[in-house]
Amino acid sequence: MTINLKQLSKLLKLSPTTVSRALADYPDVSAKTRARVKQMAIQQGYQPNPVARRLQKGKTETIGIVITPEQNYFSDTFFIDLLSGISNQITRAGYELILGVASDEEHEMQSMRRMVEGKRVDGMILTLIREQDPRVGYLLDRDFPFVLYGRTRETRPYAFVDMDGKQAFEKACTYLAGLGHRRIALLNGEPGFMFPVGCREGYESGLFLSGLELDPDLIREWKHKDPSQSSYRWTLELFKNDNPPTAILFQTEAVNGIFKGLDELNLQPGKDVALIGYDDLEIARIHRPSLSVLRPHAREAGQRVVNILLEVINGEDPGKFQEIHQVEMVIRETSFAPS
Amino acid sequence: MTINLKQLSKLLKLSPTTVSRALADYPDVSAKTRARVKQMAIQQGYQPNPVARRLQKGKTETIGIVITPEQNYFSDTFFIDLLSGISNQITRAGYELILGVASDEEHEMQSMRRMVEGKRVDGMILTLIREQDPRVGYLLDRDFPFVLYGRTRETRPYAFVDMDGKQAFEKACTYLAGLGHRRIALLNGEPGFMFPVGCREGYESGLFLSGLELDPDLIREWKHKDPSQSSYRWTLELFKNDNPPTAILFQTEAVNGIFKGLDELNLQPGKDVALIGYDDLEIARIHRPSLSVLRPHAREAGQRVVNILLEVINGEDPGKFQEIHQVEMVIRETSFAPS
DNA sequence: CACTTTTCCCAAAACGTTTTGGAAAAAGGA
DNA sequence: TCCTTTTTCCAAAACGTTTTGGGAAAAGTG
Repeated sequence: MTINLKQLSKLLKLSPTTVSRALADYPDVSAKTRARVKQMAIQQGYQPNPVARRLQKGKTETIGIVITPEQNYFSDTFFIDLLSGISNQITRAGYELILGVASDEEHEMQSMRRMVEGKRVDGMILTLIREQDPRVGYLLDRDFPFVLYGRTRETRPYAFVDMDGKQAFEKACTYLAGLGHRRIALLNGEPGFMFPVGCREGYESGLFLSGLELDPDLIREWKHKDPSQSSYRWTLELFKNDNPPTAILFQTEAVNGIFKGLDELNLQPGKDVALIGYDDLEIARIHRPSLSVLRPHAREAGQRVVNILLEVINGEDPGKFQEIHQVEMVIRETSFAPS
Repeated sequence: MTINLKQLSKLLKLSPTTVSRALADYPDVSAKTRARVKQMAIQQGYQPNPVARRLQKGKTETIGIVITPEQNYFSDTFFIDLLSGISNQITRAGYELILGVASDEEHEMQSMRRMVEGKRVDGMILTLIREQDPRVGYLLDRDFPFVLYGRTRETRPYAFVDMDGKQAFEKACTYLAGLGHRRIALLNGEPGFMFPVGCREGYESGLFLSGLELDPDLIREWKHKDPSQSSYRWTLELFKNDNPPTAILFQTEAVNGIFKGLDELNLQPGKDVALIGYDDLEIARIHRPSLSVLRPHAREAGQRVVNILLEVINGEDPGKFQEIHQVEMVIRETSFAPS
């Protein structure tokens, strides 16, 4: 049913060489035959066999990504938006996205090694980056193309696209302080991962810029495996304070636990406690009062990640590509001025 | 760095043929040389180039899946569990999973056609099946291997793995009736998709088995694009009834809207209204009172889908593979006996 | 020993492209 | 006209495997 190059060239009474070159717009085939070839190719529905092309070109035209279920990042639109941007751009380039799903950290590495050492991909995309991330060292060691969505602690240059968590949390913090909040808490993501580091920096810097003291009692960290439970417990904890917070900054993933905790304490979000979450998940829009959020543009970031990766695969210097994207602040109902 | 077959065979002073056959355990190579070859292969870290093998074998060793963001199925553990089972089994078979992300129905078809007609995959996995699903007709027409996670209206035989939504909802319904509920509502998924059809059948059959009348006023349908909003509105609607329900069956995706609606009506889940959701999402375990649910075993289903697809790719008759998996009922706090 | 069978190995072809390195034909220049 | 340049095409090689179809050596058989 599907025709191949040899058959097509026979049909055209031309050599496979010429047909191939005509389709690839080489200048050494006359405009007339090029047109004839292209027309016939369309008419016959010819598409070059990607496997054969890959073998000849020595490229897999494939990009790999490994996700983990613990990656509660999956929770809502955020990750699927990122993935959507990635997939889109990959398709546009004629590439393929292959997906690995790993149950834990070890398995994650294993899945990546299979892709890399098995010559199954030309480049890797990494997400949910840890402060010390063995994947990065591994890929740098063998000079294999990759791009991070996020950052890590690594002195050698590498390509990344990251959200400016620091600026986002700074912005949110100064905003709340500007409204009159003096006791602002941070319910941060799990230590070990890189993203919470920036969040904390932004939080501290926001306090400083607003002339507020840092109170370690107002900083807590929830766990990835169990965002809701741990954030629930920490919320209760926060309000045992003699001088409890009037506002909380956090990652929206943890919102269910916070709501539950506040409910139990008979505190109303947006009335007794101001809230700003990072990530504009569906729940943020749905909930009443609606949740003010920091909104990363995940789709755009995904597209950039791919474009950069393609350049790195093409031999460009990864160190040239280090992008930090701004995060939008969306003010809704949970960020109020205290009376 | 990575060695290929020719180099390996040179190292061993054997022909590439023999090395290839030794590694593939052909009987026409002596045990001694086979051992020698395998040892050297391991020592040198030899892995056959998958692209070359695919070309020769005429197989892509690749399976495709296309997801859509509207697929709120993504919401939580459910879809990632399914994907995890799929990915696992695919890796075990030495295959690859390629992922497409499509923004709408048209784009979804386009993404699939690219995979199929572009000879990029050996088989497709389909999820989120519609009652009339053009993808199924398309694949059947060109005799391309595929397996559905779900079912559709199609007379020609095809392979599928489906959850027994009917039995699940019947079970939940009779359970609630057994507790003494007489007014049981169904907040069902969007029409057009196949899954809600089974849910409704099970609901009706459950009512019948319990000797309850079917009241069309107690059936409502929420929208995929916006599960929370629409279910919120329908919840309010349901209780405008002169004779309001004391229990609701629904897909857990819609739970946020329901909670919100009940809250607004000053009705307590698990006290004034019994709830059983389909899908054991995180929120179901976290929420107080915890949500009784119907729990599909998505991971196992994903594994079965792949195993079946591999058989179909291998030429087995798809009609032989039609599996309906049982769904577990997990009783927690929201299913109570009315006073 | 002569013949047959079994064991063990390999050269060559094939998978479907793209690229390399010409070569024939046409056009241009004197 | 003859030589050079440009245009247009193509045969062959290459990518790295697996499979096909033997064939030589070793082992068995009488």
